[in-house]
Amino acid sequence: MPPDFRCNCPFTSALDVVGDKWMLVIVKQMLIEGKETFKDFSESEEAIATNILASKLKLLEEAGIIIKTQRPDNKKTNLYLLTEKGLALTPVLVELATWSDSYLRNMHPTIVNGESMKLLRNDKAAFAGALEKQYREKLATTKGLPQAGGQPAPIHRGNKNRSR
Amino acid sequence: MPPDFRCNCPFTSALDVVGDKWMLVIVKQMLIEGKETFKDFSESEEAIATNILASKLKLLEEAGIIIKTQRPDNKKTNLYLLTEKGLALTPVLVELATWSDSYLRNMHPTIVNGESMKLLRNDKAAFAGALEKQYREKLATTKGLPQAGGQPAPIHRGNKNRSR
DNA sequence: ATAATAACTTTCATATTGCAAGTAATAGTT
DNA sequence: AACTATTACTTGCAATATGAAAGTTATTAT
Repeated sequence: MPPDFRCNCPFTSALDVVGDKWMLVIVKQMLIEGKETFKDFSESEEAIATNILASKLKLLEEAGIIIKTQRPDNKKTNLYLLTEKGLALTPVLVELATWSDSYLRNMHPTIVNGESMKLLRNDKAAFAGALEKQYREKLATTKGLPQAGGQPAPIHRGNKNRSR
Repeated sequence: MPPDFRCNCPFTSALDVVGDKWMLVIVKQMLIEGKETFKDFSESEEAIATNILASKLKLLEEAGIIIKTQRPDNKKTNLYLLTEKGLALTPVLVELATWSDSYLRNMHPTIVNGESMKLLRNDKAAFAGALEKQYREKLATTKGLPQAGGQPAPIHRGNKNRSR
């Protein structure tokens, strides 16, 4: 069932959909770590319980953030893929990581600090754009999908928000 | 007590701190709606229960996102104010609102759609910058505070991430 | 035919959220 | 000074969500 919204605030409404402990973590695993099957998610570092995973995947699908599909030659393994709506969460994730990088290291010194963090620091928009591009390419090579996507990307009328 | 982190992922770690139903809503109320007292928060549209509010304010303070203080002439009313660490969540909020604006209206048609949404669509970075500036000005005129702030703003080495 | 695997579901324990009411310490009013 | 209102909580308890562990079903691999 769809979430019930606390009010008409756009900030709060986004959190009504993805503002919990797991929703954005799963989106991250798909976008950044290339995970796409139930098993992939359940074996992740974050160690989500399988019952929670099942319920969150259902919510993500109901929210139109992911779609559940299969490869034509395999009836056993389900594939979960981001829709445009899901991909559009990339900038949120990028800002969260940026915040962690700048403000969480003192309370959590072992946060990863590799090469990709440098790219992130240097140009957030480019980083987000690269992630989205990479995911779209993956989608393009994932055969036999009912031409994934759901709602198409919106047309932005603004002039300063272009990705590149 | 500090949150325990699920792993070393910067995305997940941010969610370990602010990834729940209320933390970012409270930050939003402070930043956007100018709320600063326990009463302000408890009377908000989102209708947070007072026991939850008390626990979340404590967590936000422990995380260094807000500070609890008072006006020198009033011992009754506590003031909760954003630190630099808290203010640095502005871009996350802005991206969440942008996502709502683009992708949530079909399932939640009454999301507010006023003049400020146009500003947001037109230039997200400017919108975020304006919010931060406005809040800093408010801080400057809030008398008798133990020179709020906590951790100072970090120095960014990147060249594409400047706010203006 | 048998074993292994993927994707769940079920059960039960624990933790979090939420409602409603209650309390303590100011601050304002008469 | 006494009374009232206000602010900031806390407490008790019910409802919901999360989590660990084991079990089930349908494929796929051997």
